[in-house]
Amino acid sequence: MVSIKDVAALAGVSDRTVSRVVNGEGLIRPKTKKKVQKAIETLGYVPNQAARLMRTSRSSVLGLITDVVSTTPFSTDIVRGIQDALDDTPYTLLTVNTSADPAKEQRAWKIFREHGIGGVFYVTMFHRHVPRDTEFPSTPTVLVNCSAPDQALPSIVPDDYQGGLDAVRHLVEQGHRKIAYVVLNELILAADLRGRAFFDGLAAAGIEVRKEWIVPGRVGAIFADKLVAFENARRILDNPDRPTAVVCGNDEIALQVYCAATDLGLRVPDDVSIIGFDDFQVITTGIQPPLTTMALPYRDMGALAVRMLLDIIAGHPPKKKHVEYRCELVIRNSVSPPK
Amino acid sequence: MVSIKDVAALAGVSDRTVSRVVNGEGLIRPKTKKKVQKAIETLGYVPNQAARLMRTSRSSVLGLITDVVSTTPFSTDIVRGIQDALDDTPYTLLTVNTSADPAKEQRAWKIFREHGIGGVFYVTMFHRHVPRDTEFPSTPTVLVNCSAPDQALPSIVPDDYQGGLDAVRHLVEQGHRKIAYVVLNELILAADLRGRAFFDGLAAAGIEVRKEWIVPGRVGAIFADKLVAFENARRILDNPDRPTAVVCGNDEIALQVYCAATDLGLRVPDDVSIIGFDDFQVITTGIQPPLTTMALPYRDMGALAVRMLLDIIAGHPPKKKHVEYRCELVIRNSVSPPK
DNA sequence: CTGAAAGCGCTAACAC
DNA sequence: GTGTTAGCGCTTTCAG
Repeated sequence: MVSIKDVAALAGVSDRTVSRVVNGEGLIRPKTKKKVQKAIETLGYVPNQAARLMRTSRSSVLGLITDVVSTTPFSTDIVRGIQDALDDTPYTLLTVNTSADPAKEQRAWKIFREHGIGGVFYVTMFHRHVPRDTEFPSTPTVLVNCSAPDQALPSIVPDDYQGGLDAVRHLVEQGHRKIAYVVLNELILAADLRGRAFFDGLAAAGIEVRKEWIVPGRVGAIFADKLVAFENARRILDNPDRPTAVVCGNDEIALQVYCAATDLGLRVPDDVSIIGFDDFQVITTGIQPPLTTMALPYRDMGALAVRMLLDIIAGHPPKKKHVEYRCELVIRNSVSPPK
Repeated sequence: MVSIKDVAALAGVSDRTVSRVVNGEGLIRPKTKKKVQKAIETLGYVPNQAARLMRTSRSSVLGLITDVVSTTPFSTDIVRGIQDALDDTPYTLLTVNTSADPAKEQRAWKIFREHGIGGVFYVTMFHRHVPRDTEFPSTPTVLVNCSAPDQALPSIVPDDYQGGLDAVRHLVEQGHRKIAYVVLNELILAADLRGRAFFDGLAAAGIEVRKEWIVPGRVGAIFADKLVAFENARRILDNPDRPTAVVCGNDEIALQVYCAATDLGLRVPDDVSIIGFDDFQVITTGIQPPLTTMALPYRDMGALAVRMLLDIIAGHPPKKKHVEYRCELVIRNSVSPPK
């Protein structure tokens, strides 16, 4: 390994001076600087982060804890947002997947301590509350897509309620009054928020809720649940008195509702309008007609998480500890006025 | 930071002894060991990896370079395979995304050198050859989903040819002789391999190729290409003399072919059989009927990559430098004999 | 503006 | 079985 000393020897200066050049510290005569830079180049020197960390105990590495997010297709955009934002910084990511297993999560935190990590992004696949008994070490941490009890830790989540409300409003504005809802796994916080928005949205429009048109799209324990949207949607739609529009818990469910409609010979959006949630592109731009959906602001959430964490590390805790990020409607072709 | 010395002081032994206990080295009297372990516990000591690395220059961190794989939904299972296999080892992953940008790739390698990383997984989203001029440092490296010129580096790829062949065979066995092919972006190696298999598979069955039934599903530069499978598939299928089965370049394309079929009022699989490629679950188990597809062995490839890299680091270079991993057909309900 | 000395936490090498 | 000494590459502190 070529060290700062080798560079110093070649440049004919002391090692301290090389260190100054590398870190852009203090005032250095341009000539000296050039000499050093040349030596660095010819030797192919790169600083040793381990040594630097040992001396300064300021790490250039941040930790990324995910339950399953980075190995699951849905919320990868959060990670992408974090990664992209980190590109403009000197930080790198040490990533650990826990599969939502508390033991692995413990290990993750231990690994982070061993590496003297500067801060941690704690990202979950589903918008949810973190269990009360979860222990967070004192390392600067930002929660993404989840929040801590009493908001003890800074957190960034999507505004699922607003998103749900705007989705319903969009349908109402198009003239729909017969609206069904195929629900996300009800154990998920997002389902709760979007569900309340659905009821409130209908109420605000003076539309009565048809209970038989509210059906589950996914049932069972989280991470082990089953898609049942197809059968349930098919049952609702296979009836002369059927909804003219369906709100879907997410795009995956929307795909099944879409299949149920076409299976019955119904056309989207002429016979049924469908609106999704997430803007999971493989589905939304993959099916025909492309799906109108409520986009989750994952990339922006990731980018904000980076800004927040770096601020905290720099000693500037955010004024707003809990941020709810707005969801934007993406209008494509799966919604039209009812006939 | 609590160090080995603090532990030593509390346990009333020398720091070297603590080190031995921590690393399970040499013979130590059970009593001493217990004392040390207790001190470790009460102080909450964790070893400082930076210090360890400095001393031994053996890192507990491996690097993961991806083009877009970990921020894109398709090949995340490779990363999942790697992560899961790493769970049983003392290694952690430092991840860098390059967006297939050579400048970022350079930076990634520099970062890895700075951290004295032990080895690198170089993972690409599409099965492809790495450009001739790509520079790989001397760090132990395993390529996954891609291969180097002259196989200069160990690599693990899926056997797309075998997969393509088996897909066609499956259709032929079901009695199909009128088979169309909606092609993956032809710039991708996988498209080439699967395409050759398609031709060879038909030839082996004595079926003549209908050129007009071979159409692109994606066109344009990689990472900026456009899905055109829907229109193209629709054109082929909207004809009394139409194929009874369609081989799809991947599952995304299969989804579009499926939409094209239902758009024309055709039923899958009664009127058209569809076979996909990848086993991208959101699609394959999301649509109705669930999609028969050729699964890409991503998780296994990831797991094998871990074994290979650890072997190389341990000084046991693999006998087989280039591994082609078998693709397995996953039979669901989108294929049936032609009417 | 530049250099010298010290020490971060750990383990290799050697002693006892 | 256990302890001592030294040094990995860097930056902090202090001197010049």
